[in-house]
Amino acid sequence: MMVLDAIDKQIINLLRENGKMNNKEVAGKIGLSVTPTFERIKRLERIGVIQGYTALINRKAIGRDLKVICQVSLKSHEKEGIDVFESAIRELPEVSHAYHVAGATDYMLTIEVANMEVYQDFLKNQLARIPHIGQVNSSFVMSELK
Amino acid sequence: MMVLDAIDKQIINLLRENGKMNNKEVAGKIGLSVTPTFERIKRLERIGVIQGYTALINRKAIGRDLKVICQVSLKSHEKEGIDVFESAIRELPEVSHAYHVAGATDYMLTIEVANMEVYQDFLKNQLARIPHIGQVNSSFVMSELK
DNA sequence: CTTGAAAGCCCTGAGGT
DNA sequence: ACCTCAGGGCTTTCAAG
Repeated sequence: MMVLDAIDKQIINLLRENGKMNNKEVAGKIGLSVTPTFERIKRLERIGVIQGYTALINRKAIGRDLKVICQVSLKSHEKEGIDVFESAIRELPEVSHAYHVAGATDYMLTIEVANMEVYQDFLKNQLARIPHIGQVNSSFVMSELK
Repeated sequence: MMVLDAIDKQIINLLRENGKMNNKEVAGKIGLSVTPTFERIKRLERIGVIQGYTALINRKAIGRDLKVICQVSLKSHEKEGIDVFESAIRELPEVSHAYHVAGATDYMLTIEVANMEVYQDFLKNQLARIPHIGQVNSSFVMSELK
C-alpha cells in the first residue's frame, strides 16, 4: 500500500527540488519511459505521499519582513482549553505553522508579519485574547540558514 | 521593480494553494486572458517573488516519523564560533529548517528523523560534536495544527 | 490589456511485449 | 511493470487592435 521503492524515492526527491518538473524530464532522470513515470506519480499523489504542490514565495516580497517563533504555554491542560486554543490558532492568518509539542512549552508557532509594530499588535489583540493562554516567549528570526 | 498589484497577489495565493495550477485556470480565476497571466507569472519568477515550486511530501511516508524542534545556544558568540556552527548545521541532512534568532536562545532548528533512537544518535554523534555548542533543548512535535 | 493563431511539446490512454 | 505511439490539449510566443 504505502510501499515505496527506490524509484519512488528518486521521484519524490526530484519533485521536491522542482515541483513543476515535467513528466518527460522526471522519466529521463529516473531512466523509465513516460507512462510508468506518470503512473507512479499519480499513485504517489493518490496514496497521499505527495500531498500537493506549492509555489515557494519570498515572504519579504509580500510584505512579511518579520518572522517570529513564538512559544506558548497554556494555563490549563484540560481538553477544553486545548480545543479552544487550537481552533483559535487555526483562524489566525499571521500564524504560518503551529505545532503542539512535548517539552518546556506546549506550542510552537511561527508567525509572519510586516514589522515589529504589527507583531506587538498581534500579541496584544490576537494572541493574548485567546482564553487559557499562559506564558508567551518570542524569538525573532534574524537569518534563515535553511 | 518589486511592485505587486492586487492581481499579482491573487496569482501568488492561487499558486501557493496549488503550484501546478495551469495558466489557463489561473487566468480564469483572476479574470484575465492567458497571455498577460503567463507574463505576470514569468515576471514573478524572474524577480524572485516566486522562488520555485515544490511537492509537499508526507514525511511519515518517507520514514521520518519524528519531528523535533531544537533550541541551541552557543557558548561563545564570536564570529568564528557562529560560522563554524552555521556551516556544520547546513551540512546535516536531518535538519530541515534552521533559524538564527534573537531571544532566549541563539538557534532554532527543526529536525526530522525516523524515531527517538535515531534522534538520540543524532544529538550525541552529530549535534553535540559541533564546537562551541552550549545548551540544547528539544521539543517533540506531537501534532501539527498548521 | 484583448483576441487569434501557429508551432511544438506534453499529457494521457490504448494496445502490445 | 514496462514500452511505443498517437490524439488532443495546453503552453508559449507573436502580431495586431
